[in-house]
Amino acid sequence: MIQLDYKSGVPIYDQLVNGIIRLKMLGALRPGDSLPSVRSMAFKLSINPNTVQRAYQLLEERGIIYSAPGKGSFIADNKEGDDAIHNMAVQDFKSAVNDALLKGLTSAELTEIIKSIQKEDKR
Amino acid sequence: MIQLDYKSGVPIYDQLVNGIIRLKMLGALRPGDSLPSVRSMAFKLSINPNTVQRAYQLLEERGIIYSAPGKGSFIADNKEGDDAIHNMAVQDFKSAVNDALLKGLTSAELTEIIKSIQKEDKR
Amino acid sequence: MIQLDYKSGVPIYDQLVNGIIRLKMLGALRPGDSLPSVRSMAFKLSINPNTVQRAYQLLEERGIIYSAPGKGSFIADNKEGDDAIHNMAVQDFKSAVNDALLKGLTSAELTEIIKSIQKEDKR
Amino acid sequence: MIQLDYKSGVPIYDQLVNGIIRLKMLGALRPGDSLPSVRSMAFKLSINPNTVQRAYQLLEERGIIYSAPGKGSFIADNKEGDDAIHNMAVQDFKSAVNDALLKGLTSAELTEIIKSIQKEDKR
DNA sequence: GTGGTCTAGACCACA
DNA sequence: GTGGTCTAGACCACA
Repeated sequence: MIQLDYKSGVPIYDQLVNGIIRLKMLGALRPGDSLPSVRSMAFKLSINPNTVQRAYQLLEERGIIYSAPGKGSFIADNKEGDDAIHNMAVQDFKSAVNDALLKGLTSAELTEIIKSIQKEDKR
Repeated sequence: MIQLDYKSGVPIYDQLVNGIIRLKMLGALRPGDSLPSVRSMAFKLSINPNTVQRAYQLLEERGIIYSAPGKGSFIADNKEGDDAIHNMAVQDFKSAVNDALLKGLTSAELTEIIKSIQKEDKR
Repeated sequence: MIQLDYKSGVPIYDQLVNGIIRLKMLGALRPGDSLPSVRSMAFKLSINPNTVQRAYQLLEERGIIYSAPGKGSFIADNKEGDDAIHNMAVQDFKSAVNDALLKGLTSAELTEIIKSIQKEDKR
Repeated sequence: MIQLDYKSGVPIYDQLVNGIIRLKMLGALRPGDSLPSVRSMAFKLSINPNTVQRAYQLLEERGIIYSAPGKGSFIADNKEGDDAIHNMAVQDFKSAVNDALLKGLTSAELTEIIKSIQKEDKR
């Protein structure tokens, strides 16, 4: 369910973090669901366990999953996890907007771009 | 005029590239203007000439400046450089929008964020 | 497998870029194959790792290889890389033809030269 | 009559060499014609006299012009100069063909490219 | 003096 | 171990 792209330049652990967030957004992973263990996830994706470990750690720091030692890792309760994701996304998007404005794009252009992407997604 | 942040994780040569683009957008650097030489820029910013060289080379590849051995480096003529900057910025922003949508933000929210930033800038 | 010529005036990183392209054209390097690490390639060719790094980076920008920190560098999938090589080669050849015409060679002569070289290669 | 392009990356002295060759090919400079002195040529083109000196030196080495100390520089007799230009051009073109073949272009493609350029020129 | 290349070597993020 | 960044410093071509 999680596609990794080794060519993209995005660190694998980041891709894994985003992949799990995406699965949660899609409803494929629901609050309380258990995640595969670090080792089995590493095996499934053919990546290094250290890399999975790092992704889980980041997800836990951000309150999106929680780990019960000896039991495994689980998707956090709805509100806490969602807020964390939402806030991160808002922050990231704000800095993207700032970058774009600094490079001379206008708010109108940005709004236009959003609309155009929205249409593409509906196809 | 160019602030470097060593903690940010953003490569210094990238920060320099963005700084020069910003100065151009602000009109502080105009087409035909000469840039400080690689060495003097390095001295001003207390960084290594190689790092400046790399930034200048990236700017040249993107058509934003041009360099002539023995003469110096210069801001490129308007259209070519501006288009390059604009296209890069649009690409970057598009992928930011996609990221945000994947994390559950709605287009309406994104438009709202743009508006709020616009207001801040006017203060 | 890669011969460097220090007297030629052609930058070493460019020679390395061309050498790897040549090995790919010859089929000695195939899509998915891993390249020697930056360090080991540098050792083999008795050049500085930075120079290899630069060559690999250029190849990556052109879509001919891709690099993943912690994993290594790999020959890109066929189509993308081949197109990049082909387009570069066509551009280079076009400007060579223009230069030749400016210096008074006729198209007939140029075609003749191509034929003569073709015969040499068959020997 | 000679256009210099500072952005092209081609050394100015090379552009000057090519410019003079071109003027000769076009018949604007004929055997025996005198060239502007190093100083006046430098003034006309707003470039450094050293650069003109270097261009003249290269042209003389290749037998395209000759200098009479105290008198000035002159376009060489027809045959000698033309042969020199022709041979240089042939050499350059041969290596361009070799490069193209190494990068996988076929002789047929090269011949095709020549034809296409020929047509453009006739427009 | 100006840009461009290269070596030597340190240090960091990633897997 | 692997790629990526940066410093320090030398040397070259060019103007």
